[in-house]
Amino acid sequence: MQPRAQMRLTTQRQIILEELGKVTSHPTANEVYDMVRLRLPRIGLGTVYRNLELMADSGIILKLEVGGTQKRFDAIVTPHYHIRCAGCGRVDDIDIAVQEQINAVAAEVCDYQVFGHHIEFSGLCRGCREKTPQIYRH
Amino acid sequence: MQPRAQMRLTTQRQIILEELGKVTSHPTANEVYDMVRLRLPRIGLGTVYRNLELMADSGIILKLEVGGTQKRFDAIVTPHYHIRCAGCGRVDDIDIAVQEQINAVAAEVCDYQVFGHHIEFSGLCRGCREKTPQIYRH
DNA sequence: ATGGCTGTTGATAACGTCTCTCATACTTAC
DNA sequence: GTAAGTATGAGAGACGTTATCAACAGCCAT
Repeated sequence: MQPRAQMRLTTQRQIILEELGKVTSHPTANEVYDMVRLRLPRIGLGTVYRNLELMADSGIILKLEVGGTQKRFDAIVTPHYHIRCAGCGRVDDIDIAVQEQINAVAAEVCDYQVFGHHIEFSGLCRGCREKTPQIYRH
Repeated sequence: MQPRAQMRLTTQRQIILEELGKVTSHPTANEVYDMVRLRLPRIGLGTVYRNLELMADSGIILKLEVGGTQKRFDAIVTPHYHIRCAGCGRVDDIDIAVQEQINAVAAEVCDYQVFGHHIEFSGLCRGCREKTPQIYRH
């Protein structure tokens, strides 16, 4: 995977980027697909996956590999933490200070070249709390 | 999902638990399946998944929903953090102090009932560093 | 010990997410 | 305009996981 000779800004890419930028949620690829399809009804799911992956690789967007079965994407690339609802799976930003220094601490206790870290909180969002009591898997 | 009337300690469950306890890695369901199959060749993959899930629900083991495509399991249930190799996907423990207090900090900045948090570092393990330079996806 | 109840298993099908393949279409450089 | 390179949409396929279901095993009351 060489640094891409040229990456064209196609209509599809532009609209995917625009739609992702519009929302503050952290949509899954399928949710992006649904949003984009309203403006580009003939776009293929593969195109959405392909381009989200490409943009994440080149740093234009952020790919969130949080728990749960699906990857999520974020137009905001500055480091920040997240919380995931154990009930419905939605992901929200947590606006607390990023602790850069713990990378160095971690590097001391393991034989890894440490790139970075991510904190994922888990909890129950308002919507899920208001539902009738249910069992939520942690 | 009622509190289980009774959960039998079957041979299968016992062996899954034993094998998981033997390793310090954080095996995927498939890896557990492979380990268990050496002693119980006729066990089904579904049984392994079913019981890992059940044991995780009842708190006997820990289910790690880290990045990557697969869930991983851990016989050690006391809270601790992890690092995942961006090259090969292996997961190791990071033995640094667990920061209980940040749950409260997080709870202040969002509308969630916060249960807990997990820190996942990412980096490159020794084995992957020693290989010839390659592109590693973050 | 027998029969019935219930939890459990193994085999397999089904599922959701994601990736690959490939013929066609579009861009760009010449 | 033509050739080379890049991107697309459609569909097939891979992968990890979950659901279904008939057969089985453990426990209890009789």
